[in-house]
Amino acid sequence: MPPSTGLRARMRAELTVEIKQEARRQLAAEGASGLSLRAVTRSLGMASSAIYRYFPSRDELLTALIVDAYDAIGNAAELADAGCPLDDLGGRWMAVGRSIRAWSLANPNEYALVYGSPVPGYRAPEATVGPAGRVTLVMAGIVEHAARSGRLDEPHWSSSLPPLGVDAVAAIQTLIDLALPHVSAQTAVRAVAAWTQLFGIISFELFGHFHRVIEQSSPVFERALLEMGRMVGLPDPWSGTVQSGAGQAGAGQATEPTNDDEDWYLI
Amino acid sequence: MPPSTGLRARMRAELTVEIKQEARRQLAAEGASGLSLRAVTRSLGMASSAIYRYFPSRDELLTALIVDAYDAIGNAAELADAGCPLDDLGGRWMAVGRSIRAWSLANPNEYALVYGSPVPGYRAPEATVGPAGRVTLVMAGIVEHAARSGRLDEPHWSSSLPPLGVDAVAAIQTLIDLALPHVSAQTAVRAVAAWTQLFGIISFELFGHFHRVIEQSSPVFERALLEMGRMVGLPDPWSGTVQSGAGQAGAGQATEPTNDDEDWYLI
DNA sequence: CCTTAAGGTGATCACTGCTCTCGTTAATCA
DNA sequence: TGATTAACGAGAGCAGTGATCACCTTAAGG
Repeated sequence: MPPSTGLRARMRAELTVEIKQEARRQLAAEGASGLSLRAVTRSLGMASSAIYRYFPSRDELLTALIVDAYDAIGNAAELADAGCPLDDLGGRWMAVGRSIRAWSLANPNEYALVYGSPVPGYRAPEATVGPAGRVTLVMAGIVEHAARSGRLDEPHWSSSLPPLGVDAVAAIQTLIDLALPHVSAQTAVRAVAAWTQLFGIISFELFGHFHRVIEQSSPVFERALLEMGRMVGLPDPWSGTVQSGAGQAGAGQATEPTNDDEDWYLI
Repeated sequence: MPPSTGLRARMRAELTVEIKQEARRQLAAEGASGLSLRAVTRSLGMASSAIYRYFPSRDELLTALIVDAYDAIGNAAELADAGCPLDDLGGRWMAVGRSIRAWSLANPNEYALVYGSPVPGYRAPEATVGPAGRVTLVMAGIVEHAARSGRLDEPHWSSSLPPLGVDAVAAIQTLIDLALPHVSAQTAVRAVAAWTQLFGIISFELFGHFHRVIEQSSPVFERALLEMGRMVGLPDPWSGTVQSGAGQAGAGQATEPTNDDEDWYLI
């Protein structure tokens, strides 16, 4: 009896995987602009025109790689989060931040593909928006969990900071509805600040903007991540549950962390 | 009498400018990867090979554009800073941050060229490090000036945050020596955090990562910028000197700010 | 069994960055 | 002034690219 999926379908699925694998290899080796469809087909021993049976254009292949990269980084973050006690809010925050940085350092070209400049006229197709949200949801989930359990340190009114303007509240409302329903608008803005800062510092490190400014970025990242957590109102990582895993806050090295799933990928 | 610079040298300088102008036009229209040397020469009515008399390779042309972009954004920041009273520390911080964002929104492709993913094997030549530092120096200058004049709110020891580890202090020392000699290591790290967050939020906005999360980013940016200033210990913009310029903190719109030098460029 | 459509192939097109040779011409020196 | 040199522009050409096309083969399914 033929298998549930016909021979042809299975071959197609396998070849699709192989194409993506080879493309990812080239991406890692030469960067996004160095990805050549012809080189991929050459490595796979097929005619240059055959690849168009599987990906209608170079951009479509890139989109597939982007989705995979989003999923990989989202998976890394989810894994790190799941490896912590649910109530160790500070520890989860640190673990997730470290895992994102670790993945980015291990896969710089894929990081650049998704968090660097978008390709020329490239409009991110809707297929990427779901996987792209996974990392965001992990981070937001920690803050939301803190708020739900009453352990989120919301900024006091006594603070001299003026309350948010109506336009700012309106602008942040989508995010609140989506992922932070129990969090104040002020803290939601701070969560956005922490979110963008996390990727800002990783991008600067990866793209060379620390050149001649910061040579050893791990301890700076560690400290910044710690203060990010405080900024959004999370309890300090050492204050909650007993520390989990191997990461002390001090000379913590983020190199080679728990998740070295270098070759973990979807499909 | 012939001019101090010979005819040939003048022609060369002019053509160099024209090439860069046309290249920048294509860059703005199609992005970095859409920049074609042949298209540039076509627009200039010259042979495709002639451009190599002026720029030895495509990367060299891109480098020239990168340097120009760094200088343009540095110039925008310096102009915004100089437009504020020297002692209005919070106001200067806001003005500089707004000007950087405004320039970035007005020149997205050039922003992506310098703050997006570096091109494949591209190693930033040393010629870019100077211009690249101008923005950084403007921001650091505000913090340093605040420290010198005793108006920088350094984090208290009583804060439950542990002191910086020795490795973190060592990592940040270069920056302190370079631009923040009167600032504590803790605050220097926070300055790095603010620095990376500023470009992180701009990059996210420009590269579409706020899609379906934040639709109107101006007020969020405004608030985040304000809190960044507080984080590094600057006085609030409304607390110091009388407000300068036209920017209230509330519904401040950063569109079309003072510096609309869209076509200001070096050489 | 036989039609249909998916899959693989090689040729081809327009385009790219870049190199080379070959005239031309401005700058420079005797 | 006259000869030399080096900068410059033009054009052909090379190797490579993404993409399309007309073919042929072959698995799938009525």
